[in-house]
Amino acid sequence: MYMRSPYDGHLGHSIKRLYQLMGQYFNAILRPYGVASSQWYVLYAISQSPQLTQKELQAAMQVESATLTGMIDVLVHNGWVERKQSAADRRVKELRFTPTGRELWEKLPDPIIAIRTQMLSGISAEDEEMARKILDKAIQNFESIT
Amino acid sequence: MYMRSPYDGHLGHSIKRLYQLMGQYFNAILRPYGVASSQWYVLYAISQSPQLTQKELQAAMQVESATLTGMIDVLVHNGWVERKQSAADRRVKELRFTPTGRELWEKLPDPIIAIRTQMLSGISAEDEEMARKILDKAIQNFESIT
DNA sequence: TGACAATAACTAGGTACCTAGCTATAATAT
DNA sequence: ATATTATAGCTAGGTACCTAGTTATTGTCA
Repeated sequence: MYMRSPYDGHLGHSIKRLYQLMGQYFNAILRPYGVASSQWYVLYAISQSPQLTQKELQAAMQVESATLTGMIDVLVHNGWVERKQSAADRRVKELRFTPTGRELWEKLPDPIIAIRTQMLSGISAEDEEMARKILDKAIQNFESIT
Repeated sequence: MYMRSPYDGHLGHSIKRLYQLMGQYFNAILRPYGVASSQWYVLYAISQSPQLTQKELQAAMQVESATLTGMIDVLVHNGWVERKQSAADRRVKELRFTPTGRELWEKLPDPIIAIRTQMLSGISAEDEEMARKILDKAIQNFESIT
């Protein structure tokens, strides 16, 4: 009864599956804190850069502005992040922790370390590097279309 | 102004980015036909296996049953697919093309071929195989948790 | 300076996934 | 024969993305 997926045995199939599993693992780690994976990214970015603008965040996360709007809405609604109009350019919104948000951030585990430990076990640094180079070539093949 | 993502330089970062780009390319190919990427998978699976059940589809696509329910709802609503209770086991639903659905399917391009051509240009079959093996090891590392 | 282009963020609507918990049916095990 | 367990699919609600088009502001240049 097993049916082959059309991607089976192709690189794209493995990419898709691994992406899916990474996301699930990432979320499982953060679930006890009520934080979702992309929310973690945003909090991380804010922790790295005070007065972060949505434009900067968009460049860092490589998503569309519309995607960020909704994500940040949730963080604001949860009382973790403050969205403030920039004084210098009134189109721009700056993002900052609220006190609650900073407190939360300081309690959170680093899911990146956990995920790497889990997924790279039995894979050498050389193998990781090799795979990464091949994937980055594929990424370039797409990005060069624009 | 460039900010490093915490994933930068790690395999997970490349996986995520490539997954994103693959999906966008896949959808761009099918957009003229009004078909989305996962809808294409379902149509493909039906074309391969008459009287396909949702359970079988779930195994092939490796998603939760709840995910399929909604996807198939759309296909049924578009008039491409028929969902019929199985005579043998009344819990089971079987999926089939409607005449319109079959007609559509026969007109669709194969996005898998297109996507492979685009993303694998300049990557040898050996490199693809190597990368795939490493990723599949990572996939196993996650799947073995269960 | 006043029209026009560029930019930052937003709304609307859609896809593709998830978890948690439900219903209906079938299989099994006393 | 009945009680339990397992299975197939569903609902509800949430995250993480997208495209297309809008609004408000800023920058440019004729």
